[in-house]
Amino acid sequence: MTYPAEVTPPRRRSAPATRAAILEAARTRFGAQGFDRVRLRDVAADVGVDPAMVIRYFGTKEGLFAAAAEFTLDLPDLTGVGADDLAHVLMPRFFGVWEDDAGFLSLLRAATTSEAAAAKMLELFTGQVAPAVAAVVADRAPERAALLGSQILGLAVSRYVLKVPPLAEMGRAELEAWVAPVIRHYLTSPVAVESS
Amino acid sequence: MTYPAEVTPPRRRSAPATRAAILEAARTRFGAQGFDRVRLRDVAADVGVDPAMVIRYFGTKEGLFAAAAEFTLDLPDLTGVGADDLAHVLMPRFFGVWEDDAGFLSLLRAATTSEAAAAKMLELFTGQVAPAVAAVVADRAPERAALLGSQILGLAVSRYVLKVPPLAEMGRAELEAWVAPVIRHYLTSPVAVESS
DNA sequence: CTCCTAAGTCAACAACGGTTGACTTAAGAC
DNA sequence: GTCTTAAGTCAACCGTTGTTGACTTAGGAG
Repeated sequence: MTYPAEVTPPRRRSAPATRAAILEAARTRFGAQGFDRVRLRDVAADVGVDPAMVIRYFGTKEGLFAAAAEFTLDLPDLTGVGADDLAHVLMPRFFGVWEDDAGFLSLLRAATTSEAAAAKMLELFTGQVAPAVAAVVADRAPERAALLGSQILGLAVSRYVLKVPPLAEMGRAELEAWVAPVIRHYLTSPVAVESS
Repeated sequence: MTYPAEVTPPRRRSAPATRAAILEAARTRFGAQGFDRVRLRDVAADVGVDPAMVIRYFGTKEGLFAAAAEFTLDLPDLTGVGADDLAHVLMPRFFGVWEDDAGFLSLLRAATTSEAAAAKMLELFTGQVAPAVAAVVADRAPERAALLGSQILGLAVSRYVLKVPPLAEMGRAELEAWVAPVIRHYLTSPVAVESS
C-alpha cells in the first residue's frame, strides 16, 4: 500500500499548518475547561509541539484565546418569516453553533470570569442577535433580542456545560418544540408593560 | 458620645466573628470574580487579616469556596397556585437570590469552569427546582423544571454577569411581565411532542 | 500581677505556569 | 554538496499564589 506524495506527512509542518493545529487544540481545550484552567503546556502537548510555539504564533495566552473564541453567529435573515416559523428557522443555527463551533463554548465558559470575554459575548447580543431580531420586529427590538438571547444562553449553559439530564439528553426536535413558543413570545408578543 | 460596652470594638475579634467576616468577603469576591481569579491574599486583605487565617478557618481555598457558595433557593410552595400567578410567586424569590445572595453569583461564575461547582448548580436544579415544580405539574416535571431553570439561569447570566444593557436596566416589574408567559408555558403547557 | 490560651502575624517554601532567548535542525535553493 | 532560512527545541527565569510552621501578643481567669 503506497501513499501519494501529497499525503506523506512532512517531518516539519508548514508554519500555517502548525498554527492551525494549535488553534484547533486551543479551541477544544478552552471550550472544555475555560480560560484559566487551560495550560499552554497542555495545548502544545496536544499538538506535539513545544510550548514556545504557542507564544511564537499567538504572542500570549490571551492572544491565543482571542483567536480561539473568534466566531460568528451568522443568523439567517428573518425578513418575512412568519411568527410560527421563527423557531424552526433559528434553532438549527443555534444547534450548529453550540455543537460544531468550539469557539462558542470557549466564549461561554470564559464569559463568566473574564471581562474581555464577557464584552465579546455582549457584542454577540448587540452586534448579531439584535440586528437579526430587528428585521422581524418593530418595537422594543433591543429588549426582545436580549430576552431571546438570555433563553438561548441559558439553554446552552444547561445543556452543554451543566449537562442537566433532561436537557442534555433531549432530542433537537423535542427541545425545539418546547422552546418555539418562547421564541415566538419574545419576538412577537405585544409589550405587556410600559417601561417605567 | 459614649458607646455601650458591648459595642466597643475589641482589638481582637472573636474567632467566629473573623471567620464570618472572611466568609462574607469571600462571598463578595467569588461572586464578582469567580473562583480562579480570587486570591486568598485579597480576601484576607479585605478583612484586614493575614492570609494564614483563611487557611486556619477554612482549610483550603476550595473549602472556602464551598462554604461561600452554600445557599438554598428556598422556593415557595406552589401547591394550589394558579397558572397565571406562578411567575408572580416565583420571580420575587429569584430576584432575592440574584441580588441579595452573593453565594448564588459565586456559584454561577464558577459553574462554567469548576466541575464541583457545576455539580452543585446541577443539584440546585434537581434538588430544589424540580421538587417545587412537581407540586404544580403532573407530567414531564423533570423536563419542565430543567427548562424553567435554563431560562432563569440565562436571565441571571445576562443581567448580572454580562450586564446586557436592556436587561440590566430593566425594572423588576417589566422583566417579570416579559418572563411570566414563559414560566407559565414551561410549567403548564401540554407537551407538544413525544420524546422519541 | 501573672499565666495561659486563643487570635493573629511573619517569613518562607514549593509548585506552577507564562514567557523568553539562545540554540538546533530540517529542507529547499543554488 | 553547501548555504540559508524558517521550524522547532531546550532550559531557565521569574512572578504568582496556596500553604505551612514557628513565633508573637492580647486579654481574660486566678
